[in-house]
Amino acid sequence: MSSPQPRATVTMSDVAKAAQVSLGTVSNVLNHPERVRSEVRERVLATITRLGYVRNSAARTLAAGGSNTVGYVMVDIANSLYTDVARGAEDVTSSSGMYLVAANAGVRGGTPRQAAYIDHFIEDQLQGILLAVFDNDVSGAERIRRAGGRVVLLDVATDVDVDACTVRIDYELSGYLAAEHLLRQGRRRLAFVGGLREIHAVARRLAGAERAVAEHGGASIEFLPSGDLQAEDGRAIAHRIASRSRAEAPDGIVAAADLVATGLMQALLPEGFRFPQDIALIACDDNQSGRDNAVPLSTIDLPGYAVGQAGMNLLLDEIRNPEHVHRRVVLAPGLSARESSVGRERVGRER
Amino acid sequence: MSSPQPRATVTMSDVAKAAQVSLGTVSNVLNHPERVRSEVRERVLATITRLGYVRNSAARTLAAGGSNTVGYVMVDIANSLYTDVARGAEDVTSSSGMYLVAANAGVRGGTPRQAAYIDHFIEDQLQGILLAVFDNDVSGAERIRRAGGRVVLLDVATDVDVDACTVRIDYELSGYLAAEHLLRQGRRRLAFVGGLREIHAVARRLAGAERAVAEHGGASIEFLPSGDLQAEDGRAIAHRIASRSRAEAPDGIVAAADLVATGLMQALLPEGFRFPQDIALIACDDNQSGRDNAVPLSTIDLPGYAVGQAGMNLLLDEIRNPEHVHRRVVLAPGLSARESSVGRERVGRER
DNA sequence: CTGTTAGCGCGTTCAT
DNA sequence: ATGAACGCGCTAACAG
Repeated sequence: MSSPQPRATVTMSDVAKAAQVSLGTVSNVLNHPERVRSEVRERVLATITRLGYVRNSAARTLAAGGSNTVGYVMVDIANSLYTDVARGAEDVTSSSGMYLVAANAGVRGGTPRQAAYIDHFIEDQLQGILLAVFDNDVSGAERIRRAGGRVVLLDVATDVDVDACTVRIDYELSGYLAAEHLLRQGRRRLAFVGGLREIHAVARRLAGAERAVAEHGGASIEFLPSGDLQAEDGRAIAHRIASRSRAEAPDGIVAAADLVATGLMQALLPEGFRFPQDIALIACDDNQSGRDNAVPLSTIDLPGYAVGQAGMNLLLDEIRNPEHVHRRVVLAPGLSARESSVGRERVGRER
Repeated sequence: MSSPQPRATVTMSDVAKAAQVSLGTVSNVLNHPERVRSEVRERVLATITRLGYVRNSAARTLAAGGSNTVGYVMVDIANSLYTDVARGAEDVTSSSGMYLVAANAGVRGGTPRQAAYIDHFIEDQLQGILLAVFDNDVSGAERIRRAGGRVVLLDVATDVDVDACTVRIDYELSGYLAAEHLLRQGRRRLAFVGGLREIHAVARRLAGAERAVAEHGGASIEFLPSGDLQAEDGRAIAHRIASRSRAEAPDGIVAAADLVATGLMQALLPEGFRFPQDIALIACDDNQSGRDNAVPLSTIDLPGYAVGQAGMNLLLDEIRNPEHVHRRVVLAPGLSARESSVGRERVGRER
């Protein structure tokens, strides 16, 4: 903190002088209190508050050769998945006596800002970095490792190859749970709506949904892709569905994302489709944007908090355990059944 | 970053040696490129990448006497208001060439964790700190200033007295806009539901609602308080409302928070109340939890992004402008009308 | 248990 | 334009 009013910064040796002890003793009071006689300790502590001394963590980090802080770089703080991760990570971090600082690259900032923050954290001598980046971009993780740092990759694709721990969400299971839920409601003509096969998470969800259908005789599923996963994509596909005969319309829909589901509902309700009577609808992830839905939306919930916890535990192990070996953790999503798929009477949470 | 495999860290003098120049020249290449002949500059840069040199920001901060980073401490990353603030602040920060790091104290962490992060940031020699804390707790801001640091207080009460810039949200206007919106829909028996007068934001909202009613002849408003602002509080009050005769039930409700509104709806719909036909409902802030509503909820939106921008601009001015004087900025909320207050046909955004 | 000292890695004077 | 030397504030050895 540079002083607004050029007030001379109080250093440890100022404290030492004022407390009539040596520099090393002050350092000991701060870092190894048990090594100092309590009488002296009290005197030093009193002097510290009297003078308003504050540690300089730059000097501290430099001399000690490392900080007691870990970092978390996220692509989008507006996405609740990543804030859930932050809470999970923070709770683990603080209960282990360290500090967690976060940086938000932001979807609009794109890869450059992401890379800038990664570099910034690398230069900060952090103990380790939690990285939640775009699908398969491991370049940041590689830079961290090249610089000799520790990193745990969060929410990556199944097939990434990195020299680091990873925590993934089982998106295939997302799709499976969603479709299986619809099948259990007696739906047979399913549709998977939204996204492109090229998008890893979408492809996995679709695969999961198809697996559920395959396990279930007499049911079918079609893929209705869209370029993006916004509400307007949902509306566009809704119009295609509405133009069919009722007998050809799906009676169960797995939306690739909740905004897509919102769009579907917005455009299908005015066409006379009822949820869930005509179509049971469930969205494959829950990014807090479903608030405008006329009918509460069933969703597959992402285990963000658990991802944060697991990631930080992995990182702490790498920091503290000399025998640490990298691990890949996979976490399961859960089903939150709401009215859009089961009607008002049977709402609840399953697994 | 301490090295997992004890790989000797590459320092500037390593680079200097390898590039056949002196330490000072390498420093100049990094900090004042124009002072160095381009030929030499290229050679140094090449050596840097070849050796995988990364700056040590601890040493840098120590020698330079300050970092190029600002901090943001928030009470609750799960509250969208604070992530909106983060985005606004981040966009201003990065477009001015600095870095923003955030720390989440967390509601569960409480004041101690908040204080810990503030101290941590103080010790980090940051250029300044953005603080979004509990209502009136200025102790953190005071500690920062005592340590000679810069701070901007966000989302504070009207009457706080601090030696710092502040950015506030006009909660009184929130209540006013909400009530005025209901009155415009022809509602006359209003109720303000949820919270305690002791809570600053609630008191202001209630005052605003009362002002709107006072300006409007023939209308009345009653205050139905609750201990907290959760959905269950809304449900509890709903039962009190349902036990009245229909003629005595309000025809317009301002909920102090959107969870309260959700609770109201949950308990009132089964009693046969329709929204907005019987009761027009609007919530006074929008913390992303309204997703479970059967009817899309009208809300007063908090200008979080603008708060972040304004706050960071204030902080940057304090950092760069020697003639900086503290200012108090007040930002206005906006009305998002949805079906819970106006029915399906006239939904839109006003001001 | 206490005091002394040598760096940690880098930015910034100065001379050249 | 370039290089040598000093010090930022602190930690961790070590000596006493």
